[in-house]
Amino acid sequence: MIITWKVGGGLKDKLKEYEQRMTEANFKLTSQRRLILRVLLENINEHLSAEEVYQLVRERNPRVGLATVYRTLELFCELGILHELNFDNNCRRYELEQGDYHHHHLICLKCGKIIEFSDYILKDLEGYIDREYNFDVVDHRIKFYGYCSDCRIESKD
Amino acid sequence: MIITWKVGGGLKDKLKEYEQRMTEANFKLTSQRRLILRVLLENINEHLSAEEVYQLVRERNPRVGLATVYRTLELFCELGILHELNFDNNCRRYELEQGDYHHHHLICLKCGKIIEFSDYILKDLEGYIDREYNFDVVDHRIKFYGYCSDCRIESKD
DNA sequence: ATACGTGCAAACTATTTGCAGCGCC
DNA sequence: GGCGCTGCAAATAGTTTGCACGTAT
Repeated sequence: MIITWKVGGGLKDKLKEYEQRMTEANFKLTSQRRLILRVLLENINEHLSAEEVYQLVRERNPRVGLATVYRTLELFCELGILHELNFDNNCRRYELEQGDYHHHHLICLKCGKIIEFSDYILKDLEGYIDREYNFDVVDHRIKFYGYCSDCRIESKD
Repeated sequence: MIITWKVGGGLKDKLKEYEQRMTEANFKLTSQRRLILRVLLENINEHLSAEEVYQLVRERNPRVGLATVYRTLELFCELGILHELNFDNNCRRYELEQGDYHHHHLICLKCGKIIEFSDYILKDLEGYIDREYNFDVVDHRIKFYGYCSDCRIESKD
């Protein structure tokens, strides 16, 4: 499998934007961090784990260490560039912050497929929680479990 | 701290109900499983981790092994007695199935407090997902992140 | 030049597994 | 009495950390 260094037009802008956020926060722009960011951008529709990011990074530069990947992912989370996802597996997955693109996940109990689901309906609910629980909601995550279109017809075991 | 073996009236019934579910599924009702179930019932409002269950179990019977706790929690999940929760920590937490009592969690970003939040509003959303994504929702989990009543006034750092 | 960042290996934490013996049905 | 269950210890998986060296600013 050959992977080029090409990044589509929109991605290049995003790359710059994220890199700017890093320098503004006084973090150094090392080749490792750029590479990890690039891998995340090129797989923006995936929900990669640390190990998966590591593998993709190593295809480009085998000298990068796993610890660096972990440290960088943690840094990106602190900068708000990345979001940590806790599906029910044993590992954390990550997805890039994508501005206004709010979405949640539909998780198939049979094949494990994860489908993104955009919503705006939940804003009402947040107002209700504020009034009822005096809880200031700043973010939410929803996971729906069930059977996707491929699996719902077959037996659910 | 003294912990008695007393279980409130309603809890005794629940204990029986859960134990019945185990025997019906042809699993043996060992003293370890009863004890773990009892601990879960007595802490029904907590979201205990495996390690916490283990500690509570050992106060009653120090001979129970950690592996047994893990195996039993897994068994209870399979039987539908328990639900596994993935908060953003590094460990899984568990809560007893409580029939119709559907609820989700409000997670305070400052103090980590977890508040339960019951909802019926989301049923509408499930119908929408079925129609729009052809996805058969059988369960859902929502997590709202924000600041609880104690923390929202203070600075959010 | 000098903090900050990195690679490596070792440590750590949560969880799982293999196996000999114990105990519920 | 047999097979499932248990305790122990060792194995595993994911992640974190200490340290000497490297490098972006």
